[in-house]
Amino acid sequence: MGQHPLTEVVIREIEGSSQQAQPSRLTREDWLKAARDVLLSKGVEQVKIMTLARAIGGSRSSFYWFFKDRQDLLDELFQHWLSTNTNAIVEQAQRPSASISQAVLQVFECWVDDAVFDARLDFAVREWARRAPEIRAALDKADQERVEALEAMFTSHGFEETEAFVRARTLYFMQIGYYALEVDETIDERLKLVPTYVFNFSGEWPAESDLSRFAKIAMKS
Amino acid sequence: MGQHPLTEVVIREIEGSSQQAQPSRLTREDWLKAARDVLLSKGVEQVKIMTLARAIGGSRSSFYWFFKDRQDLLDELFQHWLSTNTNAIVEQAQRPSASISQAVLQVFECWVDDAVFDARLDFAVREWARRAPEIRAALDKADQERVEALEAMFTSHGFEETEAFVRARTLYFMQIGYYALEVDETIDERLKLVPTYVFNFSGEWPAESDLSRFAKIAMKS
DNA sequence: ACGACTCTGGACACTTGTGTCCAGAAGAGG
DNA sequence: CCTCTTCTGGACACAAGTGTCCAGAGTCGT
Repeated sequence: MGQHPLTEVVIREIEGSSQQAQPSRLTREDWLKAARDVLLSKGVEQVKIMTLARAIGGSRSSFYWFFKDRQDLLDELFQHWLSTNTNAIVEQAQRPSASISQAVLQVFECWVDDAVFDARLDFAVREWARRAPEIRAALDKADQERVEALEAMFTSHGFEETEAFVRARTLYFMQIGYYALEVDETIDERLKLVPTYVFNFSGEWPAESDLSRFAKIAMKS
Repeated sequence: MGQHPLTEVVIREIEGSSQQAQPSRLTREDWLKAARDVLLSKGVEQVKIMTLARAIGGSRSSFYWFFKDRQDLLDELFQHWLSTNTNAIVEQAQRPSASISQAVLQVFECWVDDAVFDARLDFAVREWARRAPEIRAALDKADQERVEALEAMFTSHGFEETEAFVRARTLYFMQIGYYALEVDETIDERLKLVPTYVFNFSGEWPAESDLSRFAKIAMKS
């Protein structure tokens, strides 16, 4: 049951994603997209088949053609997060760096570039984890891996064990807190504070060249 | 409708809160307590009259005797948070201090003493705020007041404006992140890291006397 | 243009939750 | 012991959501 109409999906993507009026036939991807939107904006609890159907203008039975049940959809959303987000921070932390301030700036790239790391998705999954033990376990694992990678980053630049751990945590937890508060700042405001953040996290002021490279990446988003 | 049986409540509290078996008659306080429990552990969405009734072994109509409707209960939960949590951090930040490290340690007291600041409640309200604009507004106001108080704390110890703001934010956001991750540590583990945290946030190591006073407060919880 | 396969709409049965109504149980005061 | 007030249990009416079934509309290949 629930054959994957891959052909249809590809055709739709080639046609361009801007047109949405024609209510021809729904695809698995349509349902997933709608579900992702709701997950980000309202949380898992609000991912309801009836609501999604209303949103994309289809009927519920269409949903049951593509998915076994609601849990099936939720599983797919979870897999999406797993394959997208888990490794981004770890990879940024492991990139080679000439100085600790440069290394910290490289990690900062995750926070400003949604293509590298989708913080809103990460936060939605965090909320989800509160009521789903499987999610909880996967998230805990991801959190631990991320902090360990950051810790290794500080250690490799000569920081002592405890200090590296505390700095790694501060850097990571602070960022999670930033998203938890849903702070509303412009890119300009954020950029102005970046040097001071880098100084506080790394103990040294970032080089001009590193800063301007970072600003360029922040701007493109 | 919904007279407040204050007399009953007082009698119950005198009788001691340990006994729970006798399913005599419910009080407004019983419903509130059950609702608070669920709010902390499962989030607002799970605060359902039916579920609460099952939990405390009463019938739903009892609920409607004490409360107008579900919103009425939710309003009361919100008021509870408003009157409990909002001022704790601000007050700790404004306490007189001989040094910045001592000041930071005083703020840390909020994080270890649930009687001063209930972080789990704060976090539950944060989640609630995502779908309720009134809550959102009140929470934003609270967040801003807290960061401003911490900023003033750093400024009063000689930190320059931007630096004070960044340090205030780091201190506060890091703690929110800590709760968002629901880190599971023993008091001992946390105490071991405290000096390093203080050093990272304030730039100076805390005095032995301040540390031992802090440890005493942390232990009693 | 004719199957065959893919998908949709609508009906049905079920569950969980909200809120109302009211007869009557349980206590407190006289 | 009787009465008045406070509170409970159960019935009813809804609404929203989940999942199933199936006739039949659309579309594709030949």
